[in-house]
Amino acid sequence: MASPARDQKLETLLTAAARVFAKHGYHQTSMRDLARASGISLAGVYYYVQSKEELLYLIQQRNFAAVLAGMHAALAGVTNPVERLARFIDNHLDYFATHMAEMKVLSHEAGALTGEYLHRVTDMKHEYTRALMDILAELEHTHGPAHVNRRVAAYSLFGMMNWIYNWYDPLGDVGVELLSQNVCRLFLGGYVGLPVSDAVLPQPAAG
Amino acid sequence: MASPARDQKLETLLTAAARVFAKHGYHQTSMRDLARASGISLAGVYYYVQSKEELLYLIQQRNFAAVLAGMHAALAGVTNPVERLARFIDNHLDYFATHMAEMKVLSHEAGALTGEYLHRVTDMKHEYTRALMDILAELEHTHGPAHVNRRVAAYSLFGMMNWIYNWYDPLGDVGVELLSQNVCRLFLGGYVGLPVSDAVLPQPAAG
DNA sequence: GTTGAAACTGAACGAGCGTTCGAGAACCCC
DNA sequence: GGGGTTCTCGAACGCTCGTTCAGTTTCAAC
Repeated sequence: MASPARDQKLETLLTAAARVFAKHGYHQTSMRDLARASGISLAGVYYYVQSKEELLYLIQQRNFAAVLAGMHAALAGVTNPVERLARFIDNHLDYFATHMAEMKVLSHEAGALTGEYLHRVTDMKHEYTRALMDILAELEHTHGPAHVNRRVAAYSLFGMMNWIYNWYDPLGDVGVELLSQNVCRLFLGGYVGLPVSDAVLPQPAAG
Repeated sequence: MASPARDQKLETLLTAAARVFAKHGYHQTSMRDLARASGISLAGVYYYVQSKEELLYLIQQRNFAAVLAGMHAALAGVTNPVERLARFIDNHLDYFATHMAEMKVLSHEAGALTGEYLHRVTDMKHEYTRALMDILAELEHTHGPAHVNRRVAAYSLFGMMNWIYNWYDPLGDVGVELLSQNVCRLFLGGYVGLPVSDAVLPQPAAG
């Protein structure tokens, strides 16, 4: 039921689907479009996936799980709150920049899931938000009171990071390292008034 | 062809449509849904509007025009770059918070327009982006070199501000003034390292 | 009370949608 | 090479979609 060959073909399907969803939107995309894009017949798609919504769920679930795993790896053993935040941001933006289509689908089609699918993805989002809020709390503890409401700060940071699918081109003249460094400075400078030197930022792709 | 009565009924239709679009998404919403929500028959909707896409365009165009007009009014006569930026942010968030449904449609359904409709809205966005970039340039001139790439900074700010439809509740315990002040501090602190005191921020609803 | 434009509507059209089904093709182990 | 599982697909089903159209109602002006 779950052979390696099957897994690989499902992966191909998910990648193609993410690309089309990202370009035209989930509801605008038909199963016939996905069949064409993945080289499988329309009915064949249903051998790998139970429904269109499950396809969307799998894209969101797998990529969010990867972001979460990357975050845990990047934070492991790091105790300095500033560096923890820098690694959190770096992991997020790095994954985003290397999986633009999938992450656009995750950010933009959040409201398209329903029922149990929605529930599971929402749970992951809560875990992720909680992780950031905890880092912010540590940060306040070591660097004095914040200049800004913690919740506003957290969602502002998510806004900065998740909005990039609207403008960022990974192949353009702004590299991922610069982007990550800039977002980190922007946030830290405003949140705890920290003038961030290069030294404090993590080595690129540290996790 | 354009009586006051007709104008008012169109306004009602647009308001109802924005509410439904914001809740369920543009493509997910049928013209039958809109007819039901606005109390007009399905065919009657087409007396006021040529197509579903024109309906979306009118919502986006009218509200973006209002944001632009508010911005010009808020900036008129203000020369201090810090205050200009503060007023820019305040105008944006104030309008967003008081027109959540319309602004969610503007932010989230940007990719649903095509052809000439898309072109016109895109032009307005360019004008708006240009206005922010100009303020940032002034800011660098008066407050020294920026800590962050200007383009990254501009889109990060838009990200912070436009993401709020994903989490912000205008009726919750975070008021618009606090939100606006917080975003302003967050951005200015990181962009030019300015510890923003309350005094420098504009009076609420100054424009 | 008649007229004509404006406002509105029930019913239908053709097209495309997500999904299903039965049957055939390909593959592997004996 | 026979048998069973895995994989693939053309064709169709029922449904909903955006839009149209011929017609009716509303109503102010004469």
